[in-house]
Amino acid sequence: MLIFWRQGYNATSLSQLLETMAISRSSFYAAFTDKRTLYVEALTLFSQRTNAVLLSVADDHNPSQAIKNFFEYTLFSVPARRMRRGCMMVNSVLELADVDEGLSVLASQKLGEIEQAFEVCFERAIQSGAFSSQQTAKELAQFVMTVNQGLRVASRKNMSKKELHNILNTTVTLLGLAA
Amino acid sequence: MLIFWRQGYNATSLSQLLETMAISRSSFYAAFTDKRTLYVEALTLFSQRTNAVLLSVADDHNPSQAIKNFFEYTLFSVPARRMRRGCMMVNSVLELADVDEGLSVLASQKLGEIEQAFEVCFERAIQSGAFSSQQTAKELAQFVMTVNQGLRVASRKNMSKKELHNILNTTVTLLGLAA
DNA sequence: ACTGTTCTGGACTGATTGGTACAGAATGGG
DNA sequence: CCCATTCTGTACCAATCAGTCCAGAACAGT
Repeated sequence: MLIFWRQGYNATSLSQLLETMAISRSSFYAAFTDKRTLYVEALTLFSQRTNAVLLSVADDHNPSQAIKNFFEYTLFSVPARRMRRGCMMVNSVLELADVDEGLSVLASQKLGEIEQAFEVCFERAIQSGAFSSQQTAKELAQFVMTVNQGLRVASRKNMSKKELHNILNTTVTLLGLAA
Repeated sequence: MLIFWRQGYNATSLSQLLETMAISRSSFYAAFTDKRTLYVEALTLFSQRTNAVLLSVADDHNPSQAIKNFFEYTLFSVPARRMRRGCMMVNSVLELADVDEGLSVLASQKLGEIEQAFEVCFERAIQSGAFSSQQTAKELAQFVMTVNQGLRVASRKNMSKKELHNILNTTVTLLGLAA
């Protein structure tokens, strides 16, 4: 998963996979069927881990803290090396959109799960009266998702963690979420 | 440029380039040196065209209109086919970050030029008193740039133009830029 | 310890990769 | 019209790609 995450699908050769897995060719095909199949597995694992973080964070009825915590756990409190890998689903969507539609829509769907979680988060905050906005929960979720995707792009450039944090703060402030 | 833009660097083979250019191998190498060199040229062309739009739009002292127009010209008033290609610089950064550092930082730098233009735009609006914010011009520019990158990711999924526009409207509203 | 099964290393495949070499065609100046 | 230069189509190159195959090693149950 790590090597696919870093280099993407096409730039990762089978030889590299075998070397880092420390197994031989036949074992690879016996265990994982295919390079593409393994990629799907890796992407799914990545998605599951992200969803786990999301779940642990969405309990907070305060959407400000939930969103902040999501980025804290998946972006800021993470080693710089990992931060610079960005998000494997975002990476996949961009690399494979016109190359392998199946993989691309799979990644899109998994990103959709995150957006869904954001939406639920806003919905509950609005219904409980803890937060109000002229935008709907769905619109707010789409907006936060866009910022999320933008931050994942930014983290693959050489932007510092401090600047990224600053952008998140700006976002939270503009949303009127500042706790 | 189009084929690199759509498929990225690694997924585009020389054969595809030759076919779409309708020239033969030797002519290709005589004219463009290299696959990689051609990619740099294509990326530069893309950047120049984007900067041209940016220049034509930044004259507007109203940052709301300038930003809206930038997205209007580069995202919304454009054929769906092109919209779904996203931004070649964003695509390059994500695909090549851990594969070809040279190309990746080149793309990052060119994205930086856009951010710079946004910053100038906010600076002038703040100094002229047309706009005020608790954020600095640089912070605002970084934020808009993040939304920009996020929208380019969103446009490579199957998100409709209408939804993208909605996200931009949310952004403009939250920025307090609604003219 | 023997045997039937599972697993694995490494040789091999055909296809495709980016890039080179060279002969012959097109071109332009005198 | 001729010759020197430039250009281009094609054959070719080594390297690498993803994927297959099979003999022998490791392993299990009895």
